Amino acid sequence: MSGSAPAPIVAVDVVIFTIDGGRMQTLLVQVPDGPCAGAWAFPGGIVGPEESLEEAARRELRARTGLRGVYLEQLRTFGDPDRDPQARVVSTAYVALIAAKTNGARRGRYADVAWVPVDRLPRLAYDHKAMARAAVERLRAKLAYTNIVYGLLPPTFTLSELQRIYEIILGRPLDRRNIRKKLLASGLLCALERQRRGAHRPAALYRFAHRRPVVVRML
Amino acid sequence: MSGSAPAPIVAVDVVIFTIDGGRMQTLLVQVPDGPCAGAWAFPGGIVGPEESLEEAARRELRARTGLRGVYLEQLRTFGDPDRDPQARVVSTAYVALIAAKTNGARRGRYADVAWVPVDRLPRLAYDHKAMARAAVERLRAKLAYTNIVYGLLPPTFTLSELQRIYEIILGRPLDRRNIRKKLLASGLLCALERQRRGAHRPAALYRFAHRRPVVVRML
DNA sequence: TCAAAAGTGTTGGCATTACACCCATGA
DNA sequence: TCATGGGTGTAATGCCAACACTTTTGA
Repeated sequence: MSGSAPAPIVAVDVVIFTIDGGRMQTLLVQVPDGPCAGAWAFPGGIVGPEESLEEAARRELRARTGLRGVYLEQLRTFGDPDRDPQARVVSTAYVALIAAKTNGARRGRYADVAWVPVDRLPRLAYDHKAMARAAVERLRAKLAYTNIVYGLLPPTFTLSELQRIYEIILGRPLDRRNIRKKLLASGLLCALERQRRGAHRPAALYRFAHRRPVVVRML
Repeated sequence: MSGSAPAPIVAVDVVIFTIDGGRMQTLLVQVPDGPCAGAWAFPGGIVGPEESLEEAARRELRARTGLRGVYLEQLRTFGDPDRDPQARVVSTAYVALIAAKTNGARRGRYADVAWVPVDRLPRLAYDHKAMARAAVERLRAKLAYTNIVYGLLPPTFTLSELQRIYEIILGRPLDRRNIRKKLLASGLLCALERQRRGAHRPAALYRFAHRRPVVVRML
């Protein structure tokens, strides 16, 4: 059992997505030490002895954003022996979705923290480039057959805002009338009394009937 | 970093599916020792210091079945602190698909090894019940939008055999004409010259154009 | 000749797409 | 009043599901 080779370190990394400024953004941190010091990476940390993987991911998420009760799902586990030059680290990646403006990126133990558009990612440490690809793919795919967009939206929103989020993530325009029909027919939305007043005609506000993941054909 | 708590053990488990006797079957082993000794579980093992997770899963698969070059994909990682009563074990589960009759279940370090229909699973050790559920769900879902059935079929097969596999896994009958149209139109199959002669009218034999995972709408 | 599986096309319904005009508001 | 985004219905198309009879073989 306990041979001479050191036991692998078990860690989690969290790819946190938000939509802001018309773009998909992720939270990156600067690796504080080791051979990769200064490089950008997704925030992560070692899993505590009494903690589940998801708990560790939520802890890290909370440390970076101050948020709890956020949508979080396991992506996959990266465990190649040489993925971290410093030690054998097996890391389970999670994807988290948060609404724009709810976040104030917190440095904590990191030198710096930044929201970066996913189409402008810098060179990333470890195998985090592959992690980023996998996370974006997963998000795109799951938008089509689940209601997880709710994670990216504030409690109330207009149909146009919802449509815009789909368009940003999928990278293509959607027909307003068609998507409204589908969304309203899905039964997942509740119309509110209130309206959002902006520079132009006010828009009806909606909320999600439940903020829990459901598999439903959305697109 | 290295506190007093022992580092978690990093392991893999493999859920091996095959279709035989008109049923989905999985390979189970009897846990050799520890508090769960005698209970059934999916075969698994500790990840070696120089091994990737997938390599460890392939090694285990080969040790149990003698097979290599098999379809294998990561399912997810199970890491609850109390999932194994004996030690903290973080285990990444894999799903493997093999063709019937290509396997001779090998005991190795286990007391016993058996192919068991997935709808007749005994009580399983650890959190392997959840693992089984997740594996079956994944397989069902992925059949619809990828060509991974090839993993369950021998090199050549008839369209009826292919249809039968879909029916067994999905648990519902499929229309012969409709599925033939889709399969032949998909361009994934090559018709062979040979025919399979059985008790009745001979059937045309086919093979897959490539035995690599491709995302294609199949159902 | 009979039983059992292989093989083959057409049709109707449903879902998806494409598309254009009027409305309400703030500036 | 004008610019901007909000709100709405219909028609054409393509996709999918339902459906029955003939063929070939071994027994």
